[in-house]
This record gives sequence, structure tokens and C-alpha cells, in this order.
Amino acid sequence: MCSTANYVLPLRRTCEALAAPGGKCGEVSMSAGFQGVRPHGTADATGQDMDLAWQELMTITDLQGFDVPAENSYEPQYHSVESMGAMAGYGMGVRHVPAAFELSTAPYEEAYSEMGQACHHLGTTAEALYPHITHLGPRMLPASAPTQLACEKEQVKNVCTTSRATNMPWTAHRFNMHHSSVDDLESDSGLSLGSSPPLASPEDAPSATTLYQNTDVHGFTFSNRQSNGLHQTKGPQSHFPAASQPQPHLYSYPGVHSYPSSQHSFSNEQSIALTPVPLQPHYHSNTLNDQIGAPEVSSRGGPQHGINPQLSPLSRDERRATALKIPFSVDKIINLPVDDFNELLTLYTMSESQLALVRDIRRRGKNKVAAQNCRKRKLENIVQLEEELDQLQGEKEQLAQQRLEFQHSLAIVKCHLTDLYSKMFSYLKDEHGQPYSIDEYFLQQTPDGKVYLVPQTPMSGRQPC
DNA sequence: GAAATCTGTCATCGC
DNA sequence: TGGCGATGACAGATT
Repeated sequence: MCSTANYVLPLRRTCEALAAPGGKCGEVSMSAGFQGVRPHGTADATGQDMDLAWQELMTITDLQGFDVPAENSYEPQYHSVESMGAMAGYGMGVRHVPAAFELSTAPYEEAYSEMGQACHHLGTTAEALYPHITHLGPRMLPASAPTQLACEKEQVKNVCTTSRATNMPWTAHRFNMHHSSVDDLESDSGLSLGSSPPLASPEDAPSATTLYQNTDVHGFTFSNRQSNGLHQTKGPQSHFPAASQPQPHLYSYPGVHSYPSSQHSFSNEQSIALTPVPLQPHYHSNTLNDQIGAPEVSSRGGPQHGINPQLSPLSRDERRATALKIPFSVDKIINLPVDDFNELLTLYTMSESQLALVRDIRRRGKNKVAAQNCRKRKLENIVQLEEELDQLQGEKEQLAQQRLEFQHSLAIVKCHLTDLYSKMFSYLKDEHGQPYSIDEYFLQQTPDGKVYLVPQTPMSGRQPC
């Protein structure tokens, strides 16, 4: 410490007020022959005391190199997206509907037919449609995905002889519902106003246009809010009015006359048979009770809180798929790996509008999930950043407190230094036994460790009192 | 009725 | 080159 070159004792000017009261500026009478620099502690009796005081002084000045304790380095605890993504439920939790909703159906009874109710009871929501998406990526489908495809192939090969009424009631309902809900397709375009819908979209296809023109079927008008839970205990079949009971040609929608038939002989019966088998109970549940807890999602936009989930209509894409007689489920369209999806497409001969719709559904479905994930991540990031902000603010306050403490300690040390400095001067006497003025001299240490008493001169940078 | 929020969709970019 | 995920922007629905 004392080896510091040309160490000039500091604090003299800053702590003058704290200098030893005994210090008498200008009272040191220097002899004319004084050459200015002389080693201290010459023949003075107080030489040893001075050394001790100097050592003490130097020891204390070391304290000025305050070694501020290293703060706990802040290491942001970033969590990988993957870990976040692993969270279950990914924003698609099932909403529980108060039981009261089950009976609050009066407003809907007048507007919608029993058939529509049944159909919509059996409808799905986005969350009911894609719950597994929250846990499995498109490429992480369970083994059921190929199985589904194999099943699909099997279905193509073998005309399903399963009773539609018993095994596929929801399917029949859906097709029948579509008789009455084609207006949804129009009113619920889902396309941003002002934005051009994809030209390839079936919505623009002539056939689709024809479909959408039929908004009032069997004397009933449907909208997204249809149905109620009053008839949930009825069997699916019972929801069909006589005029809309499953007919041999379920695709014979009123107003639909130009549907292109496929080489797979998309007879209406077969189409129904090919419509997704109940691979996903939550989605294809045959019992309405199974769907009571299923949340509903409006065809576009926020949740329809306060509406009985059973009132949920089919999703827009489902309705479109139904309208264009897509022979497989929206689930498959969205969730199958691309290879399986393409293979699935090859199993059927579909019109351009059908293919366009299928690809639109797939794109929208995937993008919907991606958007949900994106928003989830965004919210999690916000929460994480807020936590980091709180932590940093806490650290800032802690550092500010430490700063105050160090400043206080530094002031104490400075005062101590000033006292010692003055004390050292009090030991220095000239040849006449007079003390040197602290304002006319200062102590300076050379690299060799010697301390000299240097007179104040303008060149020395020291200013007299 | 306005504002906030939620959610689906589109456009775009990068891989 | 097409598919796909991510994301900003927009708009409708809902609160």
C-alpha cells in the first residue's frame, strides 16, 4: 500500500474542517535556509510515533479501496419454451358450466328447432375438437394417427355397414343439422373484413356459394346460438323432425344440386359411413352429457360465456367440411402428419373446392393452435419479465442501501484520515521546534516508501488555506 | 355504448 | 418448393 508512487495524502482539502483543532495554519515559521524537502523524522523524539501514525494512516487509507462485496450476479431464469409448452392444458382447459345453464334455454327454444338443438348438442367446440393438440404436436400424434388412417383406408375399402343411427348418430345429426344451418356458413365467414379470402377457398366456390344460399330450411333459421339442453336426454334420433330424418341421401341439401360426385362413389350413405368414426370420445361423444362440460368457442372471436356449451354449434370448418362433404374429420385434416394427410387425400377423389377447403381447414386449424401457443408464450413471457423486474428492483434497492452504508463508512474513514493527518503534522517540528503548518506543507510518500514533508507551492497543486 | 379482453384468421417471415 | 411454426395485425364476439 505504501509503495504507491508519489502517494499524496488525500482528503486534506476535503476534511479541513475536520482537521485537528490544534492545527495552526501559517503559524509555522520556516527558516530562510529551508530547502523545502526533508526527510521526516529526523532527530525528532516523536519520530517513532510518527512512523506508527503513518503506518496507521496508510492502513486506513487502504480502506479506501473498498471492495464492495460482489452482488449475487443476477442470472435470469429463462425457461425454455419447450418447458412451457409442456404445460398441460395449454390454455384449453375445459370450462365448467353452471348447472343453471342447462335449463336456461327458454330464449332459444322459440328460435331454433329441435333438430337444430340436437345437432348442436352434438356439436363441438374448438377445444373439444383439438384437445389433444395441446399435448401432442402435429408430429407427435399417438399411434392412433396411423391407425386412424388405416381405419380410413379400411372404411374406403369397405362400405361401412354400421348402423348410422346407432353408431354414428352425431354424424347423421351433423349432416342433418347442416340442412338448417347453412346460414352459419355465410354469417360466420370468419374472414377478416376487407381482406380477400383465399380464392381457393370453397367459400368462393360456386358450389359452396350455392350451399350458403340456403339459410332457411324446414322453416327453421339457425345461427351460432342454437339449441338448448332441454332435449339432451332424448336420443339423437328423436331430434329429427319427420321431414329431416336421415334420408337415404343425406347430402341432398336443399339448394345443393351440383355437388360433384367422386369416383369413390360418395353416396350420401357412404359419406356418412366415412365420416369420422368416434375415435375421440370427447369429440364424438354419443351422449350429450359427455359434452356438457365442453367449452364452446364462437366461430370467430371470444368465448361465449354464459351460453350453455351444449348450444355450441359446429365449428365453421366443420360446417364447411360438412357442406362440401369432406369424407373425413376435421380432426384428421388438422392433426394428421403431412405424409398421412397427403396419403389420406389420395384415398379420395375430391373436387378442387373440396381440396381447397381441406387445405384451408388444415392451415387454419394449425394456425389456430399456433396462435394459442403463441399467446400463451407471450403471457408467460410477460409474467416472467414482471418477475424479473421485481427481482431487479429489489436488487436495486438493496444496492442503494449498500451504497448509503458504504458512503457512511467512507465518510467516517475520511474523518479518521484527516485526524491522523493532522496528528502527524502535530508531531513535525522545524529546527526551532515549531510545528509545520498543515496548510504550507503536505506529506508525500515516494516509491521507496519514504515520506517527505513537501512545502506547498503553486506548482505542487496544493492550495494554502 | 365504450373499452378491454378473448379468440380466430390472415399475412408474412424464417426454417 | 411446399410445409409448418411463430407472430404481428386485424376484426368479430364477448365481458
